[in-house]
Amino acid sequence: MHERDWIMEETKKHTKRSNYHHGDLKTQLIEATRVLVEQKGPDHFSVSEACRVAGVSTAAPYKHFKDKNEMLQEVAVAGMQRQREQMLEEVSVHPRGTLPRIVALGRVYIRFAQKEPGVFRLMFGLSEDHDEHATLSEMGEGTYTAVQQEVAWCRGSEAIEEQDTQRAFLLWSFVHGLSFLLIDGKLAHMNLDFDLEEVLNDVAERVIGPKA
Amino acid sequence: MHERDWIMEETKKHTKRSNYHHGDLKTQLIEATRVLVEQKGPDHFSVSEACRVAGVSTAAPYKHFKDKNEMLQEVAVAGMQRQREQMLEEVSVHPRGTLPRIVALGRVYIRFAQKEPGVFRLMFGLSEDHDEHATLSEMGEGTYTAVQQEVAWCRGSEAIEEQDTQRAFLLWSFVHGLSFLLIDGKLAHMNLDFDLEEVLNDVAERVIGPKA
DNA sequence: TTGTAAAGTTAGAGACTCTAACATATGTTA
DNA sequence: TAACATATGTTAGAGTCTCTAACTTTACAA
Repeated sequence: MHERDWIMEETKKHTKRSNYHHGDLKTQLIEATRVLVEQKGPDHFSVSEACRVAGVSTAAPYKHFKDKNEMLQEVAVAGMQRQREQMLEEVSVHPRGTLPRIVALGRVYIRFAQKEPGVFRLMFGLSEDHDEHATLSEMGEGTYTAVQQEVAWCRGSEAIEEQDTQRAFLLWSFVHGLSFLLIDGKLAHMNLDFDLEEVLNDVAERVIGPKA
Repeated sequence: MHERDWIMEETKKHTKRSNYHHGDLKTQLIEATRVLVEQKGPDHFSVSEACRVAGVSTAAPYKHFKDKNEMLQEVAVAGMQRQREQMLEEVSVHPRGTLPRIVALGRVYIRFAQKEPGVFRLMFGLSEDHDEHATLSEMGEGTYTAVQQEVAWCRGSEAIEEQDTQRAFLLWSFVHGLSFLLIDGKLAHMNLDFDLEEVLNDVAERVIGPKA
């Protein structure tokens, strides 16, 4: 609510536009979309509301985006980039080939889900479109490759082997599942209170450990 | 498509109704909802279309359901029951306290997701409503308790302890994540081809094994 | 037999996505 | 510098959807 008001304010600045042309509409629509997706969730996001926030008519977005879905995709892609940057940053403080790096990857994944559940759903939920979807997949694959590399390093190997792929896959499934369980509130009523850091360490040890 | 035609046929039987009253509408609407949710996905399910399938006016469902969401909830609850039954069945062929039982639980979870992704999303996705949502949560908690019990038995204990809860939680996160990665097509373009049974065994050993 | 409640129907309000046709600014080119 | 082309707005409206109100038909009980 506050954030929306803020958006409205920011918009007003440009809205004094006797301009007719907005000047910066595409950017502002993407930002409004991001905010609304967080506020209402991807399912209840409406283009109309984004227009209201940005102070333009409901037809305006279609000069910049093919359809609603394309607006959401842009937000998703931006989210992927943010998440990736956070991973690189958080991983970099630990030496290569150590568990803390693996743990850091998982922590960022889950933290992102909790901080921006709406965008996270956009990034990792079912994607309608198979067009822009390509970009998203590629970014995902990039991240996945990075995880595999980390796992290989933990083995003391530079090259990624089958077992690394397998283990990275286990790790991914786990943090992915945990993220959704958390943001979908499936753990809310369980008396499960756990320390995320502990769990991540536990999982990393179990998965990276022997027995492949 | 075929299934829809089938529904239409079935409906016709009752539709010769010079009855005015349908006789069996609620049941048929739920079934139509289930089928459509599978066909189009929960997001693209529309009450209107269910009405077309059932051969009634678009206002008819509101005599039986509070709103669209309630229709979906009923399908979700029925899904939970089916999944639970399958678990009980598949687990029962193995002796208590053995890994194959754990594996069976995971297998059913994932198989259900793959066979009925639409209903699965309804069951385990974000639920809007906090009313009927109660039933769904309770059923979920019931299943989770069952998993904890299985884990405890693997330790040779009847009573569920903290470590069992923790391990069950790891198992759940994993199969949950894997299910969504699969049905959301996130693994499609990876050259990851894995044997599910193998992976489940691997995970079960790693999680049930020592180091807690 | 008759009255009431359950379960249909039609009509329509209000919201949404997206398109078509039109309007206005911007900026390039003769 | 005029004028055209293009980009980016607007208004209007078609077609879809959810859900409600008011009416109708049927079933069942008194």
